[in-house]
Amino acid sequence: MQLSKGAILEILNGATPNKPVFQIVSAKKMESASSAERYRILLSDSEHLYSHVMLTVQLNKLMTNNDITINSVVEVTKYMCNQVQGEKRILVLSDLNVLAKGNLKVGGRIGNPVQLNPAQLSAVAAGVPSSHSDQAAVKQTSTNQGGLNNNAFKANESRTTPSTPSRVHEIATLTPYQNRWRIRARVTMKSNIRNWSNSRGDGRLFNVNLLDSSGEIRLTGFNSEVDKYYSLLEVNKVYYISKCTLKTADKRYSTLNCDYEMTMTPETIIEPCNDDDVDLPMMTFDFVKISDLEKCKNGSSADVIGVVKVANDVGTVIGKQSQKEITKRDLQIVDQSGVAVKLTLWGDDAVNFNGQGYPVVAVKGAKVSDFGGRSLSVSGGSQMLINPDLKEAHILRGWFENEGRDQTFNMFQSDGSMGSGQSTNWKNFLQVKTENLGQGEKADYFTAKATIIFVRKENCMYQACPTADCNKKVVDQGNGLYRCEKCNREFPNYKWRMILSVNLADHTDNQWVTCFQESAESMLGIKADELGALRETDEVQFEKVINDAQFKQYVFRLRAKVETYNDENRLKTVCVGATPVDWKETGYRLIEQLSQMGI
DNA sequence: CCCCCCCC
Repeated sequence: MQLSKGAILEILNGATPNKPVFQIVSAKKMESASSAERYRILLSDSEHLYSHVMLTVQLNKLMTNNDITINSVVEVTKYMCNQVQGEKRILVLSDLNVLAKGNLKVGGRIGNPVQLNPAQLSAVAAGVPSSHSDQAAVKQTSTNQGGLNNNAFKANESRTTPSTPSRVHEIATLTPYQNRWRIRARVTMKSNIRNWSNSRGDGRLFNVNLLDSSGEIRLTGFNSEVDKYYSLLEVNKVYYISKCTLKTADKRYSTLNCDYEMTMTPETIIEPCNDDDVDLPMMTFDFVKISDLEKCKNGSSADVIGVVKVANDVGTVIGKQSQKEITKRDLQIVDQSGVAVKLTLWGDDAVNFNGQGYPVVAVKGAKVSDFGGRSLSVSGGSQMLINPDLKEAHILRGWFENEGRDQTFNMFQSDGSMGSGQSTNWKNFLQVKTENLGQGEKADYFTAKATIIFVRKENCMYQACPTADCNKKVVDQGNGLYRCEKCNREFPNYKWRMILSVNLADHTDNQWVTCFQESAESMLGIKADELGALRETDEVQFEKVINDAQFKQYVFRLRAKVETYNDENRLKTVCVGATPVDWKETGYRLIEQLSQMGI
């Protein structure tokens, strides 16, 4: 009996030969956490043996009835090749005819097949499965799909729940005009629960991304559906889903390649699919080495995996537009490329993160920013996996335990917040001008070692509202009370606030810089309240403090932004921090600069 | 029905 010699390699490389004939050299029941049994096959086409072969559960009866035995010859009428997690290609057999029962003894195995060498596989587009259905079978089973449906598995759907369509639809075929459908899909992203509040009302919501072999779609649940389905839906698991409403996706917010998106309703049915999950594509990653992040554009997304070398504590920042307090946590992740990068987590991701034991984090769709060279953020649309069961994660773990743990890394991002003490984005004042810092939409931050050459003592402090977080200037009512217009209150006291104008110089140029409270206090070496009292009581001492600050050097963290004032553009530079010069680190930086000049 | 995705 002839097998379809060479057909395994053809199929793995994307071809779809019709009704190939194979020999089942062996079969074994897989140990699986899920309840369903699955059979794994060692398949031969007389030239090659291939072991990443499965039967769909619908064909299990062929095994349990002994219709297939060792060395049976079969004609496969439906099959699909899935590329999962990088290189591995799984061939799933979903329908076949047994041509000959196996013979364990004489001439059992046909030909002299050898293990297929993975190097013979061509690079098939990741995550795009090739499928094949026997044409006759498609005709028998196609219904209202207009012949577009080429999914090898659609006809095999048998386990149904009452009142739902028995067939499984493909995500790509869903439209708002047809609501009798049911999909089977894998969750590839699950957001946190988010609260919203606007003029139309308020509530809670979450979204998941759903993937099948035809495409991907976003599904959103509100309020009662959050309670009903948030914990049921888990990343990487497969569900049967029906009775959601569809609407046109707003492309401004959608990164998925889908025209529609779905919303849960009280009628929505979501059921876990515990079996048959290998014939759906897995979450696919296209990991970018950390050192290659510099090739990624600001604002783009990238899949990244790394070991968490440093996990900072949770902190809060005030959103620039929203003015709301936001929780964040900065991590520093490293990989074999020898480069470290900052990864910022927000909200619940930040609060719940446990950095003990140098976990591996994989982020699908991390947002890339050019801050400090490059930095990363896990935001909406990103999915973070901690210690995922991925080949890349295990390799990283091994590397880290053996050598990475003690290695030193080049930093993409280090402004002191990572405890490294060194800063990036060093500029001298000439570079600030020639490189047009602060000319863009957003302010530019840079670090400069400079000398204070003049401190303007006039108007360097004012009497401010004593309320915490209100720094509004108060009006002296002359009756011992001070009025804050912002708080609409009068107080018997005030606090001193500083706005200090200083002229900074390095060997290239000078720059006027505004220093507020904390940075002014640190470069004058005195608290604002003390200085305010001095100004009232001891003019000479006050001037001495100002004069003593001159001709001292600091490392300044500066924010530059061009502002228009009286139709004139000027670079407004604000000091956001002044720290003493670390001379050892300065020396290393100079050596680095010399070596870049080839000296 | 959200659509913010942040900070240095």
